[in-house]
Amino acid sequence: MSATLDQLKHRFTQALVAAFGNNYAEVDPILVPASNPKFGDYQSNVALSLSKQLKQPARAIAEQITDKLDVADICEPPSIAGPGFINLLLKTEYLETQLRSSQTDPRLGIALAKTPKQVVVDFSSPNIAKEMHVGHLRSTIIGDCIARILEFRGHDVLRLNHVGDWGTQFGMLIAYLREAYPDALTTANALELGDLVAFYRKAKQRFDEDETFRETARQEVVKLQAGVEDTQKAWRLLCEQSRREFQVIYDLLNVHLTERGESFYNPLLAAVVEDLDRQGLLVEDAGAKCVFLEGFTNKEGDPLPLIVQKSDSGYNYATTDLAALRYRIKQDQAERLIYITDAGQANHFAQVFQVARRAGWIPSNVEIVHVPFGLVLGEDGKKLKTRSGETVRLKDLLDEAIARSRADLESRLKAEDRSETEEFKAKVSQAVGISAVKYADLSQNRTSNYIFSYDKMLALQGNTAPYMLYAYVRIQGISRKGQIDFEQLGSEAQIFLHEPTEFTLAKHLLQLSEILSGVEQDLMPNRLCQYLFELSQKFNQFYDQCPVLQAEEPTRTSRLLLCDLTARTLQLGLSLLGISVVERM
RNA sequence: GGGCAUGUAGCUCAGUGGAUAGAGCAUUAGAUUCCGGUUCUAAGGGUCGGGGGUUCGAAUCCCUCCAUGCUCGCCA
Repeated sequence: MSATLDQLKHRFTQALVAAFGNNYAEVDPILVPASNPKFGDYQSNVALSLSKQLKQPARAIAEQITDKLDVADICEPPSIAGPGFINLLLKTEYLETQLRSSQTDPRLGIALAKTPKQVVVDFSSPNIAKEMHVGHLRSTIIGDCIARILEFRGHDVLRLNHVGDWGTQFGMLIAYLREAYPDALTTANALELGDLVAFYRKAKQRFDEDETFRETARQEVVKLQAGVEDTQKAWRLLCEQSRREFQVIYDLLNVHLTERGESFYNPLLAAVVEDLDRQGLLVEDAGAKCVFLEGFTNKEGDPLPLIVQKSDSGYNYATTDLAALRYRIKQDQAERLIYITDAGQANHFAQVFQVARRAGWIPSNVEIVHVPFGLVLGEDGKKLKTRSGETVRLKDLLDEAIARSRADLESRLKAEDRSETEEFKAKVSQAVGISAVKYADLSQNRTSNYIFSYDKMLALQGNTAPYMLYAYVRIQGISRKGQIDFEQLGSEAQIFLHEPTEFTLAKHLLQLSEILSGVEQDLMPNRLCQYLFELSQKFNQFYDQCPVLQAEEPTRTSRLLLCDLTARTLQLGLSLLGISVVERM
């Protein structure tokens, strides 16, 4: 259906040229979906914008355009409305043909990108030896969704987990590991550290209270960076333990990532500093090696530095990010680099990107973009915390969603006097609980903070995952009840549109393609959520108004085709959000 | 103090130059011999934070002020 919009734009361009000459070949026809269904399906606002330039009333311009406009195969005759809008209504036969061709296509008519790109999506990125907490939720969910959409469009996506597996805190952790688990380095068995957070806390405590320990920790950092085997082994143990814990959550969320931690770039850091020096960008200030930034100032109004080598000669995260950026462009051949982190890091990325740009490391064909998102707030409007005021562990948060979803399911089963197997209950409550969390996050404009509420996200009515899952389940209910195999409806079966709710549903079904190319560009998953919610609503309206199984042929088959296309569109759309459907719930 | 973001219905939020600003929740009033009513229909509810400006046209772009949040040289 983006084909439709593209076609119509092309026709408008031809009409503009025919009416006003070749100078108008590059004028944007300003063709957009109609602002109100009563105006039709699409509208062009180009006549209003040309009014001044052509020194003619907009309506007169609109008439000259429609005189030359040839869209008879797609639309009813265009009409001119108001001050000069050109309104287009799609022909019924055109809609019917388009629907049928989507319905027979496994990709539902969604084209692959014309020029597939090499894309890196950097997301999730927890820190080794710390637990994943609510702060990692959004990056993981949004990143996975964006990666899925780009993959579906045919791009080659590298999903990178830039884990925090390097840095000064490891000195402290390794020193404490030696102290508390002296056997760990000599026995072959996997180490059971237990609660890594408690481990981290104890290590920090030792570090804070004991000068000797601090010195040992510093030595361990040096040994780690120098590649001393014994220390490296301790480091690997810590990483493996963390990895196992992360994996539990990734499995639960069904998110796949390629781990490439900060340590990976360690051998490349020195070259970053050297190259910056060679290009004359490097300045030494108070013992630290910096690049002074344009457009960033401190309280006195002096330029702010980006420090790439500390006064103790260590490197920091800016250096790592610069090295990673170079590696992703040069070695990974990335043409689009996407960083999914909280909005608080906007400055940092703007600074790193500026330095990379000034160093000439970003070729003109490479797009590099920070995709920021806001905080997760509690229902009190403040940063989400547990009752005791601690950060919420991601595992706990997800388990709670599943538990609540299960309680809800069981009370419904009881009320309806249904009985289901334990397997069914476990599967459905997990699917619904996780979907609810993901959808609640993705459905909001990511740039703002959002308020986390189990009650709202798990509600069966409203803009929630359960509402959409239910719409899908209803369609499967039709298939079960009528013993219909949607795949066996026959190749010569046709769709006929008659009822208003059929038209509304049909037109919406054909808009997925436009939505997806929008999200591919602006990386705003909430637009896809909005689309799917409206689809569910429009299906429910159709379902309310139009009997399916009891309809006469050929209407019955036509409606079954609409149901099938709706179900598959929901399934596809939800899968791009990282949400799987259930057949019953 | 500087930078960035946010401010739209009672609440949670869509809407990044077009026609009368839209949803959901909540509230109120309706609909069901029928495919899962976990649904559908309708109503009330708005100085789009305030004020200027640009434009044929502004919630949207610019300026300014106010409020909130995040952030500001050796953590990531």
